[in-house]
Amino acid sequence: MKSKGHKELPKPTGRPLSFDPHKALDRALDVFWRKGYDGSSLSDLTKAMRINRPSLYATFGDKEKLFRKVLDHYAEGPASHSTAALQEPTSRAVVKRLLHGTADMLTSGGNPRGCLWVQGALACRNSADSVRKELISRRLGGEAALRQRLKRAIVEGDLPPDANPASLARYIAIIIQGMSVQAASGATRSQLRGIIDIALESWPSRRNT
Amino acid sequence: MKSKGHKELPKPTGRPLSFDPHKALDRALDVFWRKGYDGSSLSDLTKAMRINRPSLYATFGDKEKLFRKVLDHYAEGPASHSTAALQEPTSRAVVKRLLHGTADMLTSGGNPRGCLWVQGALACRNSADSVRKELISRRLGGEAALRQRLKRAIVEGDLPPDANPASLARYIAIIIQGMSVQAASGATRSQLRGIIDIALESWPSRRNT
DNA sequence: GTAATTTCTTACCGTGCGGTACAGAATGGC
DNA sequence: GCCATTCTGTACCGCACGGTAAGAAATTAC
Repeated sequence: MKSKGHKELPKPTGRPLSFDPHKALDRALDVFWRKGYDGSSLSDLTKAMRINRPSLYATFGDKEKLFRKVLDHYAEGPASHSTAALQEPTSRAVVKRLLHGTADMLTSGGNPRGCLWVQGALACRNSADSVRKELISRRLGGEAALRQRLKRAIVEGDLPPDANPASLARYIAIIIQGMSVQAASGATRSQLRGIIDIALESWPSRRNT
Repeated sequence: MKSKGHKELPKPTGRPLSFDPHKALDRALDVFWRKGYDGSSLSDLTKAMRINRPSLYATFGDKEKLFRKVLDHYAEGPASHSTAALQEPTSRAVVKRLLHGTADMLTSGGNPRGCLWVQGALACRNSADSVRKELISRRLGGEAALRQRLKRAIVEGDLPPDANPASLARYIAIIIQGMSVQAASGATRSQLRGIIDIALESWPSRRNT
C-alpha cells in the first residue's frame, strides 16, 4: 500500500461516473431494509439504484460488500440515535431516548417497517451465513456499548451498586428487538410507546429522572 | 364431502406409503425452524424427510402447504406451552410460565435457536408474502389470546381494574419475540432468565404470586 | 394368475439467481 | 487529432430453485 496523501484527488482520468454513489447507497439501503438480504435480488438493487449491474460491481464489489456498506450507512443515518442516546446524562435518560428513538424510527412513515439489523439477520439461507454473523455481531456490539454506559452509571451513582449492567443491557436489547418484530407486524407508534412506559417501570434509578 | 365414519380405515388399496408422514413432518419442522421458509429448499426438505420430491408433493401439497402443516405441528408440539400457560390460575403465573416456557424452548439443546414464528416471518422475499402474513397473523393470534386472559384476570380481581390488557399483552409479546432474537444471537438460558426477572418486576398484581 | 390402483424413482422443464465478458461511449493527456 | 483510461450497456454463463411428466414397482381385489 502506498502512503496516501491528505485528500489526494488524483486527477481522475477516464470516463466519469454517471451517478452519485452516496445516493445509490441510500436507495440500496431502502431495498435491503424492505426486503432483507436474501430477499433483495441484484435486479431489485440495480433497478432502485438506477445503475447497471457492472457499475454496481465495479463501485461496491459484490452483493455482500454492498450490504456491509449499507449497514454502515444505516448506522450513521437512520440508526444514529442509538449511539447518540448514550450521551444522555443519566442512565434512565439514555434508555428512554434509546427506546423512543427506536420506536420513532420503526414507525416513521418514510422508512420500511422494522429494523435492518433484525430483519436481515433472521431467516437467511446458508449461503448468507457470514451476513447473519455480521448482523449478530453488530447487535451484540450495540448491546455492549449500552452495557459499558450502564457500568459508568453505577460508578456515577446513577444506578444502584447492585444493579446488573449486563442483564439490564440485555433487557433493553430485547425490548428494542421485540419492538422491531412488532413494528413489522403492524404495531403503531403509540402502541410502542405504551410498551415503553411499561418497560421503564421496572428501571432501577436513584433519582426520578 | 361424504360423512366420515368413526375411524374408517377404508381398505387402502394400491402401493402403501413407505414412510411415516408424522415423522416426515417432524423432520420438515426441523429444517424450516433452522433455515426459515425461503432458506429451506425442496432439496433440503426431501433430504431431511427421506422422501422423494413427488412423494412430498402428493402427500403435503406444495411447499407453502407443507409449511402451514409444519406450523400446526409446531403449535401442538414445541410451542404448546404457550397455550397451556393460559390455564394458570393467576395472570402472574400465566406470564411467568409463558416466559419461562419460551426461554426453555428457545435454548433447548435439541431445538434450533429461535422461534419459528419469528424466524420465518422476517426477511422473506416477495413471493412468500402470504407466508409472512400467515406468521404475522399467528403471532397476533397468540397475543390476542393472552389479552383475553388478562381481561379475565381483571374481572377476577387478579389484576388492578385500571390495568391495560392490550398494552400488557403487547409487552409480553415483545419480550417473547425479543428473546427469540437474542436466542438466535446466542443468548443462554440463564441469561434469558435474568431478563425475565427484570421484565416481571414491572408486572402489576394484587397478590405476590 | 391378472387387472386395478397407488406410490416410488428418474429425469426433466422453465425461471430467476449472482456474477461476468466484451464491445462501445465518454473523458483527460499530449 | 489520437491514444490511454475508465465507465456504461447488452447479452450471456452456470447454477439452484420450485414443480412435474412418465413409467417402473408394490400392493389389493377378484
